[in-house]
Amino acid sequence: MPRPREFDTKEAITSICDQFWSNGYETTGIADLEAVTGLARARLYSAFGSKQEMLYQAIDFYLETRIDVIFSRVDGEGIAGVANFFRTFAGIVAKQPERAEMGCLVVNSMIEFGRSEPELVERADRYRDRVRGAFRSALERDAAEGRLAGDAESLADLAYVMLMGLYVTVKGGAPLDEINRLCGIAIAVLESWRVDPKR
Amino acid sequence: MPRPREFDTKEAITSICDQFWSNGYETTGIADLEAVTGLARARLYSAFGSKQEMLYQAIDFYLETRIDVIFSRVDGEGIAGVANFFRTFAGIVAKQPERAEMGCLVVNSMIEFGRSEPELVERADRYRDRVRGAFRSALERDAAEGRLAGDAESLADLAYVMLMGLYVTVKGGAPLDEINRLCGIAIAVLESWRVDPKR
DNA sequence: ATTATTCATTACCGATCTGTCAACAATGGG
DNA sequence: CCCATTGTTGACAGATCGGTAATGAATAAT
Repeated sequence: MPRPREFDTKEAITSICDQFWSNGYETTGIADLEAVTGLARARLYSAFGSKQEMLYQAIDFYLETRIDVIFSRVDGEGIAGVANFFRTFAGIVAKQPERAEMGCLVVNSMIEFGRSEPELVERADRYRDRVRGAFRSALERDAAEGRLAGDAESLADLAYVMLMGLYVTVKGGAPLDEINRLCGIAIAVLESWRVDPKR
Repeated sequence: MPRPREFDTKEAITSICDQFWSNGYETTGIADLEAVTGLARARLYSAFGSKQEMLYQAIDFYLETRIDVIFSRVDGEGIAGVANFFRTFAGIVAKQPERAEMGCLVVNSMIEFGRSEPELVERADRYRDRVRGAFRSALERDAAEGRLAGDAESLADLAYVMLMGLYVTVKGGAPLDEINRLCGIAIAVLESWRVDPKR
């Protein structure tokens, strides 16, 4: 067996992910990736092949370690779980503004590339399914108990659209109180669909 | 008086606007702008100064000729006006997919630059104010007549967030029927706030 | 120890990027 | 007609872009 690699690929992808996440794809040069990973460009290329491939793997990493983790805490948790998600969102905007301004890597990439790259459209689809799926599974619990006015899928879709809108608004530099109000409205809409179970 | 300019600046900005709108800022080179305007680079630079300035003027043009025109048809038109806006949105996605995939120039720029450039944040603020203002003025008409369950401002904010979410979703390449369902939900939410006036 | 294989490093490639400069053309006032 | 001023043109500059080739080092099996 030949010489082993001296760096951790996952660790590199973590840094690369953060870089793309906060600075976008086109704006980051290979030099930036060298800086955040501490690896010379030829090492990056031998490990990942191309800048595009680095983005794909960064998004995969993001989906696994960010999206999945966050939304697994929403699955099956009812309206309260979804509402809580939005409350957490507002909390991050308030307490970690720099993080909040990064927005969502997938949303950012969707806007930056549109549907020009199938590799990204497919990942955007997976992202949408995961987010909407988590919201829907949360709301279906309430629906099964007759505590939801309307169907879970529609409300899940609504929650998804509102979340996307919030990402855009935060990225656009809207003031904190405006974000807070928007989150409050989202939560109020969700709560307004709660009904007492028929007995 | 010296030699007069041989081209129309507004005409050039129109083409530049379309280019940035459909292809983004970073991805378009000066060569692209030369192509769509038919003007040599030195002419563009003598007229606009820099690529950034071209974007600023493109956005200003976009706000004046697109946003203002579209949303002036929503001002004061009640829930029906807002609902109709979302119906039109769905119609464009169905009938002019290429146009729809361009999304919104301001949203795209917000994501691409974040709050890194004050010149853009300021324009993003104006954009938000215009959109929310149109929705609010529309809903306030109904509210004044006691035909709105809740306050106009909150529902306007909700409509704004939903619209932003739709832009992201369309850009992300979501299938047509999904967009249609999301628009339908947005409209249903709006309609659900309509009440008969007290008499 | 030799060797085959992979990794690491440096220097470099051609292409493309935004932006500019110098020469020439056209205009209207004197 | 001449001149000051501005527009137009094409070539070009300097930097940066993503990506690679060549060389030397490290490993484990032989």
